[in-house]
Amino acid sequence: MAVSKKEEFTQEEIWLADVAKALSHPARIKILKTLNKMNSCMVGSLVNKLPLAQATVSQHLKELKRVGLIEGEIDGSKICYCVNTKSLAKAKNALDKLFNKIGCC
Amino acid sequence: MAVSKKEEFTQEEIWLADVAKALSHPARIKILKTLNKMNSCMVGSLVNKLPLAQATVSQHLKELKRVGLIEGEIDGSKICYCVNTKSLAKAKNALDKLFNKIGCC
DNA sequence: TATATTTATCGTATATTTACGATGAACGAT
DNA sequence: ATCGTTCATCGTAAATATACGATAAATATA
Repeated sequence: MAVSKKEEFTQEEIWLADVAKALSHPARIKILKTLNKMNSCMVGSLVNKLPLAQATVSQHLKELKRVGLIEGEIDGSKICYCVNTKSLAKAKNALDKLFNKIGCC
Repeated sequence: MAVSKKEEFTQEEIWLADVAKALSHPARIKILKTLNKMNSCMVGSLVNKLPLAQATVSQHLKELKRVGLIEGEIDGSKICYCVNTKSLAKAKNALDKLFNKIGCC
């Protein structure tokens, strides 16, 4: 890619695409689902549930954090991740709006 | 990436991630919005509305077609693209389901 | 038939993503 | 203080994505 053209779109389009990108890997979908289901939200527990190395899981968590879909809270030597309900709602609304807008042929 | 680990997840997770991937570029978001708004759905018209070369737009259309979000119908020497309402609804429902499932911290 | 129009595909350059081992930093326990 | 645990980050390799010019294929038009 010679140069990115992403600046040429609206902020809304860029942001929505960015959220979609955060959701665009099955590991990250599974992380979101797992975070909600588990009692523990430690990274180690997530690693146990995923077919990926710890470093890779950490990288996926970073991507989800980047767009604000999750947050990590330090708890001693561990870190407890959880879904950011507010960001999640914002993303859901924006996607709903998009889907409603492009409804029909 | 030494080797892809995507097979290690559920079909639902893989499919949902794939749909998200199709939405993960502002050009593709804009294409979906534009397709719905325009009288014409020709590729040429889309190219005029986007800051991208024809070849690039064609590539983005291919990605949207890959996951079934749009369809192209041949009309003489032109091709008319439109949103696939059914796929769109399926994607919307799956995303809603995901967002509801992962609701809270 | 020759020419223009329309769109997909090829070839290619560069950027980004994905994955992992190794290492480092911060904390808790001994 | 030393050692184990927990997690992020670095370095790196390979795969994918993005972008474009050039070209091909198919149709429309002169």
